[in-house]
Amino acid sequence: MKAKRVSLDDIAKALGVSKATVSFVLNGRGDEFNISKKKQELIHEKAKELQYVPNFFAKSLRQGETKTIGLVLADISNPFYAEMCKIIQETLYSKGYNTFIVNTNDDKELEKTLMRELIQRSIDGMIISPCNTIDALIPILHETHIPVVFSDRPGDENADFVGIDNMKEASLLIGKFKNKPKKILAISQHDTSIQTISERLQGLKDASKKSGIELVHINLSSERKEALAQVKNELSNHVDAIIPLNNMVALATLGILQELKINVPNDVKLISFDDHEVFSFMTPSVTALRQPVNKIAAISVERMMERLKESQVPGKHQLLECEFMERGSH
Amino acid sequence: MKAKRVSLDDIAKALGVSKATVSFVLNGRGDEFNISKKKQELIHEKAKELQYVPNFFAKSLRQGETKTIGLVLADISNPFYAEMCKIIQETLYSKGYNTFIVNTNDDKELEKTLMRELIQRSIDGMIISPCNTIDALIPILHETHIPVVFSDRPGDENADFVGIDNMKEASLLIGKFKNKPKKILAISQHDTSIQTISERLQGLKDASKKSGIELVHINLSSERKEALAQVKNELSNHVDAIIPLNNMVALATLGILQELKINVPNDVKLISFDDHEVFSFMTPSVTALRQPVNKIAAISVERMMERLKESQVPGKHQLLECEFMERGSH
DNA sequence: TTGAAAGCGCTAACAT
DNA sequence: ATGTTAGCGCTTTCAA
Repeated sequence: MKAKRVSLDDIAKALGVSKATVSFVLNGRGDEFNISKKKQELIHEKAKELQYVPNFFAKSLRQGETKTIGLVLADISNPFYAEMCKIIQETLYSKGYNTFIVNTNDDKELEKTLMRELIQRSIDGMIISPCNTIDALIPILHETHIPVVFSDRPGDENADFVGIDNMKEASLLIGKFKNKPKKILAISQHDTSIQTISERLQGLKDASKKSGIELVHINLSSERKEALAQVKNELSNHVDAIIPLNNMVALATLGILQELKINVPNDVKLISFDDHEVFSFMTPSVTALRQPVNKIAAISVERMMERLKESQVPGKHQLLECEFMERGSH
Repeated sequence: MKAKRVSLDDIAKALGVSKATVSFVLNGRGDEFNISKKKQELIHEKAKELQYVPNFFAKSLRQGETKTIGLVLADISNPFYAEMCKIIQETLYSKGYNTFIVNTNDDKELEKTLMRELIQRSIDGMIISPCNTIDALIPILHETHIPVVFSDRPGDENADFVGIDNMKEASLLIGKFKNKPKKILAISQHDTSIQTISERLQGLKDASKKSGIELVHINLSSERKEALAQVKNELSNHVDAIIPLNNMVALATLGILQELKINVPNDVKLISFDDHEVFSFMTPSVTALRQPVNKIAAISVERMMERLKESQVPGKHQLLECEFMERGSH
């Protein structure tokens, strides 16, 4: 059934030399060990002829490192994470590391299981956007001692974190409307206990209080009809500005507004927390606060590299600035 | 630096039993080997106490299978692939397999390298959306003998393929405009040699010829200004319908049309080959041909499972039907 | 009912 | 300049 793979030993035997010699040569250390040019050539040829593919596991088992970083994402179909994923993978690759990506769908149980599996695979480190409160993860992280970097969503207080200051950014957002709104509707969807979302909401609350703006919050039903009713109801109550708490909610909200024949920005203003590649193509184009996804990804990898060298450095929280994408909806 | 991980042997020694016993018990085969209940309990306790995590590599090395499928994608930031990726990972997981995802960015060289790395990791099989013509991949696939399923983009004639009939779907698309167009502009971007794109184009050519419609094709410049000029130039030449050859091109095209102040569908009609989650939220909503991504993903996994059982079954090409998403732009 | 030992493929210390 | 060998952590056959 399974054609046995060619091993180092096969090459060694075919050539009448030892495994060690072959190993040295194929790892480019032939000269270092003074192996004759002729023999080196012979070995390379034979390896090609037999279509030798080194067994990565055997090597890892022996060397105790896998040159693999686990990447735990909450939702790969969200373009924000997709982009982050892409950049992280590229950056890690350029540093000689592979990335093992898993998608948790914001499911805590699945997250636990998948993390355990990553650890079983002896990954050298883990970059993670945790689902939710990280309480459940702590025991797992304690089972292992590999470096962990939290990305986009914070984790343990004294672990590395790379992301944005959601509270601050949210409170600044309120001042971005061209005309000061009287009543703002903040919209979330799904799990409000996700830390980033609750921080954003808190930021809005604080800032609106200070500036005397009324703030209401709804958590959008996943039932289309109900969601329509929710929004309609709020808008009939003098809401003049909307802040969806992430890009996916913004899209859902825009769809609802369209169905309700409510015009943005005439009837209501809107600024999305989180940008989306399509916002600039929409009518009107959607004003948004853009998270520096490239930087978040790059710095996450950077932190990981430092950790891999020196596991004892204290955790650092790196908070990056967002960029305000001034478009036509506010 | 690296705190050594607890191994089977550590448990065995701590308890004064043999590795074998511990292995049996922890793999749930304690009863099968008539190991006393008491000892089994003791072993489980000790394992927990020492926070034992089995070494997946050692196990794989020994057993010769990894329960891991490699997934090679052309662009994970394209929502089509992101969705496919998500479903494939979920489905494989439910069948006891992990997924190792890599992203090639449609870069042939990178694709080769990444595929080699997957093979080194002794993956049990590979699901792949190849970059381009697969000629370059054939030698690599011949180096190994693991099952390969081509997904979305076809590969070797006699290998498994799950996707759509791009030529047929494209030719049907021409008949979908509400009013028969006189001159259609097909738009691509980046690499036209991607097989799906060239098949779509061919389908359009065939069908337009038959129905006496003029067809022109441009490959959009990645230079914004140039792209604007390209589209403007074509539209001034009596084009009354546009078919972007995939969803990302559709978005780019819509952005250009907006900047040129050309109204869809009044000035020009548009149908996108490939749907996008945001098309229904746009003004006007964008009519599109939707690929059955869920089915493609599910059937790809199904094929892989069959192959893993019986590697000798002949390759099957499974062509699925697209769904026409009737919206407001055509 | 349990233990000893071989071996998966590789690397590196130690011989020669 | 190259070969021998131990051992990474695990499973499994054979022995006791």
